Amino acid sequence: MPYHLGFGPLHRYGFYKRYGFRTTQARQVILDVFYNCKEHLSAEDIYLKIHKKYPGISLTTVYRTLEILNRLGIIEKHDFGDGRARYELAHHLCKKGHHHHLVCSGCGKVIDYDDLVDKETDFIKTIEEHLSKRYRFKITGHLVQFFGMCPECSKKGK
Amino acid sequence: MPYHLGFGPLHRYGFYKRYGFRTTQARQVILDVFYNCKEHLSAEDIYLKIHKKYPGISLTTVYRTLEILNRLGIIEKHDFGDGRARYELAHHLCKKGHHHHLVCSGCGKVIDYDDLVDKETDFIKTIEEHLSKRYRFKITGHLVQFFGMCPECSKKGK
DNA sequence: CTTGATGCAAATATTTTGCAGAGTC
DNA sequence: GACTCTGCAAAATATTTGCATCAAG
Repeated sequence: MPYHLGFGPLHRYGFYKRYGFRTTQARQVILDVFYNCKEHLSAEDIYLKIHKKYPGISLTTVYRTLEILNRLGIIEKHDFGDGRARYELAHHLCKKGHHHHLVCSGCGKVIDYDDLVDKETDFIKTIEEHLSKRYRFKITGHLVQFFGMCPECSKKGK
Repeated sequence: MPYHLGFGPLHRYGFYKRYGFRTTQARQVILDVFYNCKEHLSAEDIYLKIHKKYPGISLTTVYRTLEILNRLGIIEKHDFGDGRARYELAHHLCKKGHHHHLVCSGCGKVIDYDDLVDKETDFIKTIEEHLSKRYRFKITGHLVQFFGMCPECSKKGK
């Protein structure tokens, strides 16, 4: 089977067509950023990352694409309290696997921790089951963040 | 002991002076709102709530007061994903006690749940201890939210 | 009377939208 | 060729700031 028809990175764009969106260059490039980056990116981060190579892609398009990817569950939108939304590949697509966030209030640094995954998974499952029964919610997601001061910021007494 | 000198609601304003802020009418009124309200209020909500009775208090002052109260740990700032910050009395001052949030993605409704408190507290404590050791963070807080669709929105297929 | 608090207007910052032209299928 | 996607400019929204004035201590 020719390489370009095989399974691999190329297939990631299939999401767009499958849900009735057209597969444009901008949308491919933006999705690639997520597959090639482990950080939590804001809309502007993404715009700046691709702007040198693709000056034709505007910030507006970045926002519109992020909206689509978020609604399709391909990326997750986070708020770390710095006034701008940040995005990363959804955990089911992400090599990093399921993790939560530890945010430094001093410098804004975010650590993806996946320690005690079993305990976390168990906790989430138990609570989700309980809440969905008790309040008859169809639970679609959760957010667990811890925040505090990283060693560097603690020293500086920020 | 005369009532007005006894322990009670009057003492809540002591926070301001104790931390070097002046106790102004605006600051008293805004803090009262939190003691008299169980909802999660945005800056504008608060402004509108007090505006009829105190038309002299501006939205700017509301923002500035919220900043102070938040930094003193008297109120907690939350983001429920609707683009504006929302505030409520900190859990140690709040009759409602420690609770987390269940947010409906359809209509934005927020349920304060305090079911399974013991399990939650235990979970938080374990993770906090682990993270503070492993990453040498001084943990100051956490955020646990579940989101999904409430029964009404599920029906409407929003 | 000194210093901090406030209102107003204007600035910022992020995200959204209208519309005409370009690109995908 | 139909209909979607895009860039640009402008709007919308939330929050912050400069500054002259006012008020608490």
